[in-house]
Order: sequence, then structure tokens, then C-alpha cells
Amino acid sequence: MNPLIHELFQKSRFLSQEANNTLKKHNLFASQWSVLYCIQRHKEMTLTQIWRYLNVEAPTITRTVNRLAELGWIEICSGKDRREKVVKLSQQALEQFPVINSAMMEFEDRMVVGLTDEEEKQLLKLLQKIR
Amino acid sequence: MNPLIHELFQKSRFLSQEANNTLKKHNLFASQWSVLYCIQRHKEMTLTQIWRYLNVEAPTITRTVNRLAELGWIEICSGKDRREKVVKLSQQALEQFPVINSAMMEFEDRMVVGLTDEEEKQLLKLLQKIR
DNA sequence: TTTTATTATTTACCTAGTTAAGTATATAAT
DNA sequence: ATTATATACTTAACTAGGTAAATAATAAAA
Repeated sequence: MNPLIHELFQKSRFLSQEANNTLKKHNLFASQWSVLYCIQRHKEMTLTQIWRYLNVEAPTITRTVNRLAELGWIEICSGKDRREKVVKLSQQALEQFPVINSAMMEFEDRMVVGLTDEEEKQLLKLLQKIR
Repeated sequence: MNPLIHELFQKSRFLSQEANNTLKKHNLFASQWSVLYCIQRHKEMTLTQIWRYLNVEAPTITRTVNRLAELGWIEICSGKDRREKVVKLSQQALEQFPVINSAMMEFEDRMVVGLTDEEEKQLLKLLQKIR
């Protein structure tokens, strides 16, 4: 296997494991957090907006959103179009958000601490060339 | 989310999807292939050697190896130590291996076609600095 | 030799991604 | 107005990763 692709997979697994570790004390998984995060940024979103934004398939989001609702992180409302579901953060999620967010920002900084700002930019640029 | 980490996750998903696509005509999934590939390189391996090499947890390998055996790709033998299982490619796997391998090498080349050799080296180096 | 600790693998149960096919609503075409 | 098509979401079934705990065999210690 191309060592580049191999390394990319390894880092991806490593990072999601570390993210899960960081989120453990808040009873969240990384993918759940990524959904909460993008809902927070957009105030409210439909499921389609979420899966398009995160670039995953619809059923993944259906499942994660339902789980987050069960756990009390989000509220599911219905939009004008009766097919679509609009989703927003619950009160408790809004309150906890800043704490978790800063923990995650620290985590992210920790992960790239070995890179200078210039290298970070470079790495992002190179990753974008894949495909 | 740090755009770098976000991009890395996106590419990881993209690459494994594309790898699955490439392997579809050979009735394999990317993770199954990665197990076959490393067994082939080492002629035979114990489960522990496999999961250490691929840097995943043991239960993942137990499952994939059993599936590969069911599908007739590998044979499971028992080593001297009666706890361990030794695994090697089946006859049909040995025959099909070169075809699939060259398809995968083409795939890998296609994925990094946007990068010069220098950029590939650079990208690998930068990825290794994560953590 | 008996007990204890370690190692190899498995089992059970989560999250998380995929595809394929199904349902319900909305929109467009006839 | 009916029919056909597209859109939003869901369900089912699969691969694939993880942790925690169980089992069996081996190695080390008492």
C-alpha cells in the first residue's frame, strides 16, 4: 500500500480515537460532536443540510440525530415542508457547548503542536490535492 | 473544527470509499484487502502480528480474518503455541492476488496524481508530525 | 507443584460509515 | 386533475472501528 495513504488512514483512526477520548468525560462521541458543532454554527439545520455539510450519507445523520435527541442534546422540529426535519440545540446543550468546545479546541491544538503555522497551511493544501 | 483535521477525516472517508469501489469487482472490501495484503507480504502471520502491524484492535482482526476464511481467501492453521492462530493465503487467493494488487496500485496512483513526487514526500512527512 | 500473571483470541455491545430499497411529501408535466 | 418525477427522510443490512470483559493456554513466581 502506498505509504502516504496508509499513513493518512492511521492518522485518521488515531485522531478519531483521541477525539473520542477527549469527549468521553462529556458523554459524547466524535461524530455526535461534529453534528452538534455544525448545528450550533448554523443555529438550526435540516438533516439534508447536515449530511451535505459533513459530507456523509443521509442514513448516518438520521441515526446520529435521533441518538442526540434521545440523549437530550437537540430538539427536532418540523419545517414548513412537511418532509423535512429541522434540528436545533437543546437548552442544556447550549449551556454545555462552550465548555466542550474549548476542550476540543485544546485537543485540536495538541494534535498539531508538532507543526508550525506554515506547515499546517502546507499540509492542508497538500491534502486538498488528493484525488 | 480545525480545518486540517476536518480535511484529513474527509480524505480518509473519500479514499476508503474509492478503495471499496475499486475492490468491488473482486468481491473484497478495503479492510479485507489490507489484511490479505499484509499476510501475503509476510507469507504467514498470527492474528496478533496482523493487528499490531495494521495498528487496530484485536477484535477487528478476529472478525475480518473469520470473514476472509469463510469467503475462502485464507486458511487458518494453529501454531506451536496452542493459543495462537496462524493465517495464510489460500490457493485461489495466491492466484488472484497479482491482479487485484495491480488494480490497487493503479488506484493509489490515481489518488495522488495531483501531487508531484516531492509533494508526496512532503505530505507524508507532515502527516507524520501529527500528534 | 501450585498459584499468579501474562498473552492470544474471542464475545458482546457500542458508534459510525456505506448501499439499496422504501415511504411520504412536494413539484413538474401532461 | 392525474401522473410522473424529484426530494427528504427512514429502514435494513452490511463492513469496520472501538472498549470491556471472558476464556484458554503459557510463563513466571512462590
